[in-house]
Amino acid sequence: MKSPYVAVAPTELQKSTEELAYQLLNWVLVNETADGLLVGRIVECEMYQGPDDRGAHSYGGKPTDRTRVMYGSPGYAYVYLIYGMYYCLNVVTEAEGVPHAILVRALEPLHGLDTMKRNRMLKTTRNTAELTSGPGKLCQAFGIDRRHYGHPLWASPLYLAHALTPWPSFQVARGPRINIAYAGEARQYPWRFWVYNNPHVSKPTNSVTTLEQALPDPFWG
DNA sequence: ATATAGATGTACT
DNA sequence: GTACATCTATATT
Repeated sequence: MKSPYVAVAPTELQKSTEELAYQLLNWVLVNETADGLLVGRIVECEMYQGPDDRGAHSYGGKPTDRTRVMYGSPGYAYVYLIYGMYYCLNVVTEAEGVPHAILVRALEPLHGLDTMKRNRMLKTTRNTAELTSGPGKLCQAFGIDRRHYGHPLWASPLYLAHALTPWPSFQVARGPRINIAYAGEARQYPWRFWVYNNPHVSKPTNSVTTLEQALPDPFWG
């Protein structure tokens, strides 16, 4: 499948978890499927930093069948099943042995909206803002499931890529992560990042800890 | 607008 | 057995 998008280089995925979380908001997610090219701008993500982060699946530091990929090299997909029905996509970060990852929580759909709608099978048809405004929604829209577990996210068919042109300047909001009530102190860490005022964010009204101007993607010079 | 229940498979954080 | 990095359908302000 032909795609005008330039996949990121593996070396671009070797930044620290925090740097990469910021960087993701400059990038897009691409899936080259049999039903066409699916593309969305990443507008929301959360970082999980085991083994000390009580919110992380890697809390405690003991690899399991599910979490093993988090302990490997950066840039691979950690995909897991949640509530028996939905998948969530993470980008593994940091060197081997450091089980960090970034959960991709929302996208702004750019190409392949018709396929996304079909994949989502909504009874009540609503606006496109609901196509990929959540970690389970975006995986369903993009056809991401356990087959993508361990997939290198710089390679076809599923990869991170640079935008075709730089985004207009935007602000990055940071705040507490969603739905980790069990995580004790860690629940308040401002480890959620999103494009401020973007309509495709999953929980736009959640509290903002900091707001700052986005750094441009170094890719554009 | 907000609130609630229910679906469903896997890990036990 | 229980909790889960979720979402939808239905019901009520």
